[in-house]
Amino acid sequence: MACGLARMAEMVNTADPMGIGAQGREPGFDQRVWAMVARIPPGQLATYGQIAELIGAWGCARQVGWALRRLPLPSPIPWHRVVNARGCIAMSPGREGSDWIQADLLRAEGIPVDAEGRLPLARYRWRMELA
DNA sequence: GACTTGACATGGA
DNA sequence: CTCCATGCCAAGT
Repeated sequence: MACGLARMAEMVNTADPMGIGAQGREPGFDQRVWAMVARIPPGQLATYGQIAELIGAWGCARQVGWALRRLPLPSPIPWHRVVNARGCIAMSPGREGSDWIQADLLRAEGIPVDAEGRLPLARYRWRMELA
């Protein structure tokens, strides 16, 4: 479902041609997360909270994490460009090695990742207003 | 139904 | 900088 204040914004906004938000369970949440993630330019990064905010789910960073967890791999969605606000790669439960895959993909795009999985988020952070 | 856990965020110690 | 507490919501037990 929509999250907190985002629920209000969603009801007012009503930008759901498919009637997605009209459902009690909001089945299109994952789709919206993936669509937004897909908009992240190569070589740039976004945080879970940032994605949540962009899709109108303010404060629902965790749900973004769940949406990406449900993402079937391999996938065309650049999920590797999403990191936490601390500027490091988050590990995925049940998916051993997904962390190094993510690090590798990011390095391939020119973003340095150290052994700790940390990266210069401030430098590569995606700013939609510049897009 | 509650209780716990989690790919998070934020602010204070 | 790191660690801890709090808020958040969904899924699992």
